[in-house]
Amino acid sequence: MTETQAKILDTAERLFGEQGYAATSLRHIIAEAGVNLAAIHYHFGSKEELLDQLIMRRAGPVNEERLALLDRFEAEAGGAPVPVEKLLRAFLEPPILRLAKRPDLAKFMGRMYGEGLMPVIAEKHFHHIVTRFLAALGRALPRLTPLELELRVQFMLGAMAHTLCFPLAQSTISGAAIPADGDQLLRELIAFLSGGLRAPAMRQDLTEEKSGK
Amino acid sequence: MTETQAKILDTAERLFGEQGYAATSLRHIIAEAGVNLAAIHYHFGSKEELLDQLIMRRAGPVNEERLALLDRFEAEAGGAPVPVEKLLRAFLEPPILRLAKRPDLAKFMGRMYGEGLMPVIAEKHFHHIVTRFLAALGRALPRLTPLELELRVQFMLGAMAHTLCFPLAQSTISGAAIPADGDQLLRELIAFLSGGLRAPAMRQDLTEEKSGK
DNA sequence: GTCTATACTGAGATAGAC
DNA sequence: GTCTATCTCAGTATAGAC
Repeated sequence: MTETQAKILDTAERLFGEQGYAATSLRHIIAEAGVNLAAIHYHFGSKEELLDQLIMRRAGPVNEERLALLDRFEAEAGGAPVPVEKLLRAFLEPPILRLAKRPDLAKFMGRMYGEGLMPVIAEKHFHHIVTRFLAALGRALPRLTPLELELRVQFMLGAMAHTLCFPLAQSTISGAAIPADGDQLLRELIAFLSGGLRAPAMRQDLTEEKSGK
Repeated sequence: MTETQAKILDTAERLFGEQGYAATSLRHIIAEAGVNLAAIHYHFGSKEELLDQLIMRRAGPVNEERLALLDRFEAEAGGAPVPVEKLLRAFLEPPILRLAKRPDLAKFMGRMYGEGLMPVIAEKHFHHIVTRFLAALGRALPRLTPLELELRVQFMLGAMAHTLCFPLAQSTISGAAIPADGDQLLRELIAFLSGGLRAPAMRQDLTEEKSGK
């Protein structure tokens, strides 16, 4: 990697975090990085591919650690299903502990989420991880139908994405600051999600006890 | 409201849903609506304020119905806390049943969420609703500390936002279509969220049963 | 192989005529 | 109220210098 590439990546990551992706022009990046406009397109092809490179160098180690934890827990279980709490920990601990120590990266992620770039990022960089955990969760929760499992994993991903990108930086409800304590957040998230994933299916109709409508 | 304003709003809502907010130029809107470019800025001020008007005319009735349901449940409870499931239903039923019947609006919301416009939209149009439900949930879940409650409501909002805007339109994991059955989705979401909200707090350290790190 | 200078297309916004 | 013409700035593409 040339010095020009490194300067572009570092400057872009900082400016995207500070101002957002859409609000940061390539001209602003090259001005602060001290490089030429066309250098971005020469090295990265486009603004979007530049973002991809940024995500990859941060998400890669996270996903490797997730799979390593999952491998370890599956080895320890020796063929039996890995408990839900351990699966959640393998999935959540690597990103949460990293982001708790790097508020700037949490803000960067929050910006990307807030600008709606997470879905496409997730598809590119996290889909294979989710697929692997979905299978493990299916073994841990055999009483759920495939549809119920898929829905609940969707709920889980929504809660996680929202949490990883936002509350670490700021609360969006009461305005009171949520302490950026990674360990506590991890415990709370695992408690909530395991409660939700294990909840009995509510297969009866809701309208039974209604007073009419 | 003039005919010009109505044509702009209807065309913009359709095009934003079909192509996304950022990808839809004002020039495209005025071409399909048969009005002049400057008319948008005259009537709405900017592209962003045009979006605000679109959100307001859809979110207004939803929020009114949420508060009406909450009022009814609180009256039925007669001073006692409203059960979590009923609070979740009051919060979730109005948007879910509407979006299940209007896939085009679900796609519009999904686009807005996917482009990261939901946080700013939520702050403007939904904050007072969340505050009211947060208080009611606090009464229903007295064993949670204020911080635990706030965190869990954040998890809930993440799961809900992700769900309302996405699975109604398409699955993002396995590729298998998730049936756009509003009643079933509502039941599953309430089951998951009530399980999560009621889950016992996990206040001990996670590392106890680790095999070392 | 790297990088610079410059031009191209299309976006949102605005001033002023009607 | 509405429209024409124009402004500024964005991302992108290319030609050519080192």
